[in-house]
Amino acid sequence: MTDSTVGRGKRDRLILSAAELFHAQGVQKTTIAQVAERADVPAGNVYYYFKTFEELVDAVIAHHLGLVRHNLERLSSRRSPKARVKGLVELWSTSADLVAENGCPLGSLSSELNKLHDLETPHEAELLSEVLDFIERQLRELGRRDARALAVTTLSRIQGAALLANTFSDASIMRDEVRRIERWLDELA
Amino acid sequence: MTDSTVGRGKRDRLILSAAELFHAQGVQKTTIAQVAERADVPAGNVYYYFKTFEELVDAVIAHHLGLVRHNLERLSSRRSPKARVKGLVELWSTSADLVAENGCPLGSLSSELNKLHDLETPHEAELLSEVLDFIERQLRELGRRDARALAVTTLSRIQGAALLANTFSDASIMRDEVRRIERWLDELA
DNA sequence: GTCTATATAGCGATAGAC
DNA sequence: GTCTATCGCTATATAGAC
Repeated sequence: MTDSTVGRGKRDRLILSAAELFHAQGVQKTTIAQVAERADVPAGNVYYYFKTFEELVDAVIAHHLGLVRHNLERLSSRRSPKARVKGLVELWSTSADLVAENGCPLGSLSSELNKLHDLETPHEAELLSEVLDFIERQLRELGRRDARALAVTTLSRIQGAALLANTFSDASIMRDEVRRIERWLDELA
Repeated sequence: MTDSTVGRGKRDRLILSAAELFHAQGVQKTTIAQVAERADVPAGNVYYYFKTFEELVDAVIAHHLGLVRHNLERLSSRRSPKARVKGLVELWSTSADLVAENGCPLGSLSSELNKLHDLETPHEAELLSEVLDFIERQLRELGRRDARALAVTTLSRIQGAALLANTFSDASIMRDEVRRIERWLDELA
């Protein structure tokens, strides 16, 4: 059992362990046995909490969605729309080392799940959707008519930089791109 | 056997089939049997050409690297650096439908392989590295001192937009972002 | 060189004792 | 509610006939 999984219910420990393993080594490489071991739960017992492996994946997505919404709500207390977007993108620079090692938790999960099921609009799309809509709202509040386009560009830069930082194992790629986005925001009308 | 795999040596057919399957459903979901069937080669026979599955993956990476280099060389005949970068990014808008369906072939492959092995600088990193260096050279030729930073931003926008287009199954996200990059290039000093 | 048959191992999932 | 034992399947990889 890892430090991050002590003192919770078994179900929560399983979800947290799965989320960590999915981020570190991918969904497909992760087995029920690994999740159970990390959560200090007997292997067969996992099926009491999750009928199938897919149900566990869904629970991890819901877990991430909760984190995302919590972060966005915290940011909403900031005074200006610019400060809210800055606070958002800074989440990726403060976790740049982790991003360089394992990719963006949202982006790499979406990328992998996109290939797993053939759904038109999969459940995990909401993760990036929430973030994208948040950025759009802030830019619209700034009076930008092209808020959606600018939001797409901004999130693309974040997600693309995360991919490059991960591929080249170089956290400074992530940090530098965030800095450039913030400079661009400063100069925005 | 698919149309794209007729009239080649078996080894080449296997590599091409594997590349298509990796793009469509990911590396991990793809089995030797699937690759063999698509290439019209008996399943067990694959091991005559590739001792392990990993060796097949390496061959697919080398195949993509060949395609990338071929594309970049073709672009080099264009007169101006701006035209060369434009021609490059247009590769993603002309294949926007495929990108929306399966992601960027380079990006999604890198993303997945980043999680599979723990290598510091993996073989597949060269795919994005070649593209990044190409963009940087063009921007430097334009006299930009910040050519590397601008190249990272440009490739990030491409790769991030590909992820969003794939996640939301919306090819216009990819096409629109390419258009915005081209407009940005036009306004560049 | 080509192909079939199969060894071996690890997976998700289940049955049922406690 | 909790846990063990195990089923059934599918994967990579190999051995060896042709």
